[in-house]
Amino acid sequence: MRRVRFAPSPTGPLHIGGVRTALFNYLFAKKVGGTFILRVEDTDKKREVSGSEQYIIDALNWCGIIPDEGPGTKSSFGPYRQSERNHFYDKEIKKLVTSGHAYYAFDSEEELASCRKECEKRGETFIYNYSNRLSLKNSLSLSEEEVGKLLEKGERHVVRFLSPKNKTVKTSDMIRGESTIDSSLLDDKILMKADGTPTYHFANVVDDHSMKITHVIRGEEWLPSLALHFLLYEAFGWDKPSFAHLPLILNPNGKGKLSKRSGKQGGYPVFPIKWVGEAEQDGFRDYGVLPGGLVNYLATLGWSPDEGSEVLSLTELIEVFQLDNVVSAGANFDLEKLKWFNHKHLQKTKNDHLVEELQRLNVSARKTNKARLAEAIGLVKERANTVSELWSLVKYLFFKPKDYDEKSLKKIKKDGLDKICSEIISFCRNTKNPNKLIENLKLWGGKNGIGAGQIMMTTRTILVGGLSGIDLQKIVSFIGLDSVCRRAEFFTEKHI
RNA sequence: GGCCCGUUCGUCUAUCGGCUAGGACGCCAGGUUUUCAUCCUGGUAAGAGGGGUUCGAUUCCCCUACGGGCUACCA
Repeated sequence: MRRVRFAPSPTGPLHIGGVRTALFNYLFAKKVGGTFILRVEDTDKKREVSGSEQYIIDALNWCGIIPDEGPGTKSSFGPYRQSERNHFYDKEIKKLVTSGHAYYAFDSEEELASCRKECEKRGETFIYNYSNRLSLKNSLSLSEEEVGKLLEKGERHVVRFLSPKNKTVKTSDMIRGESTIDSSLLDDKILMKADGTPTYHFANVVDDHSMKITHVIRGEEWLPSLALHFLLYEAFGWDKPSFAHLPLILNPNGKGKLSKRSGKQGGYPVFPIKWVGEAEQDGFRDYGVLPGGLVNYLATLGWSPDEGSEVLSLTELIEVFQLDNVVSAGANFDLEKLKWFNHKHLQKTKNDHLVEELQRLNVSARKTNKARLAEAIGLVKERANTVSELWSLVKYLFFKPKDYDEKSLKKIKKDGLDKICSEIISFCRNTKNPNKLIENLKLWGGKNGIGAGQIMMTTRTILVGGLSGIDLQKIVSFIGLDSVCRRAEFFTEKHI
């Protein structure tokens, strides 16, 4: 049985790169009825931002990427927060020290910083490994007695991995294939920090093993440490899971990882939902994007279906997703394509649901009647890419135009304008059937030498405020004759 | 700087040695709509450069260039 995990760090809102990693894990697991696990990697309490864990859960929930196991679920694999798993790490690190794969190091951070500085001066990079570990302060360079004393004294220390020298590490990745790395290039990574908490590398391997993770699907940024992780599994004598390193989502210009900053410049969010923290951040939901649209778009970043349409629901994605089809190059984020996907998903979304979302997003929309709004949305939705756009598309069906588009005013002829207005008003006052207004207006125009085009453009400008929008008769039928009349009167006051 | 990964239309991608290099977004044009949009049809546009290997390379190998990632007692 496949078991995969998404393991974010609660250091702030989850960004869409993380969402995509979660998504690919989820799709890969669900395709064969496997288990998708959420594990919170909160080993660095200094960097933790409160509210992050809840945000991650809420964001995944909104996307429909629901973990089978995670914080809160009871199972023999838990707990699912690394900060609650210290007993595992304590136990496992002892094994590694005993077997000689890890050792105690007493160098202070200041000492190491100065080593780094010195190396930098010489144009070198400081690497804590075979080349210098015997000249540093650790259980390899010190006598057993000294080490014992220091440990007893409670001297601050870390536990480092003993990276082998001149060993060719063969790594393998489901997306990138095989690769070899010379272990001499590796450093003796810290496994346990001085505060007794594990680093990512150690906690990750221990947890993946104890949670029986079969496939590690994570971002490409972990590729450089894959060799270390392989070595760790080997040091423990554990079977390795399969690894897949996903390409990154890049800024639209391809320069760098997709960032909050570029989002700001391009006017789009990089988070799924709103982050209510110190610095509030809007999410794609606030931008008017539907979860189906976002998820669908994210899925096509680095992956494409074998055949058929690429417009797919989450359930359809599960069916056709194949991890081996994932590409290895980074993908530039493209707002336009996301909007297109969202447009497609918006068409399939029920009007009632769109009403809920629109009223959530737009204050004015909250003032409208739900049933009427749903009906109006049904009339305009095919024109919308986002939920937020829906309001400007539907607005004139509820409120008369405040002002009129200049270009449109210029385009409609002044000749006979007053006549058209008064005809509309009189028609509204003398008849009860709104469904005939446009037809009658055209007939009247024919008799009075006013072209149909002129009638339509003028009426549209009066009702909508410009030369755009849905079918005129539909507008009239929706807003009713009283409303038409008032709008014609208002227009007359302002422009005649 | 060192190490790792990558490089097909502007963008996302297909091609697993035979190519007139396919699709999607965008863009452009036409049609539908007496508006605008949707929708439909068509068009535009690509294999970073240089060496090999091969009868034949976008596809395999090497070099260069460019881009990205990592280089913390962060993840």
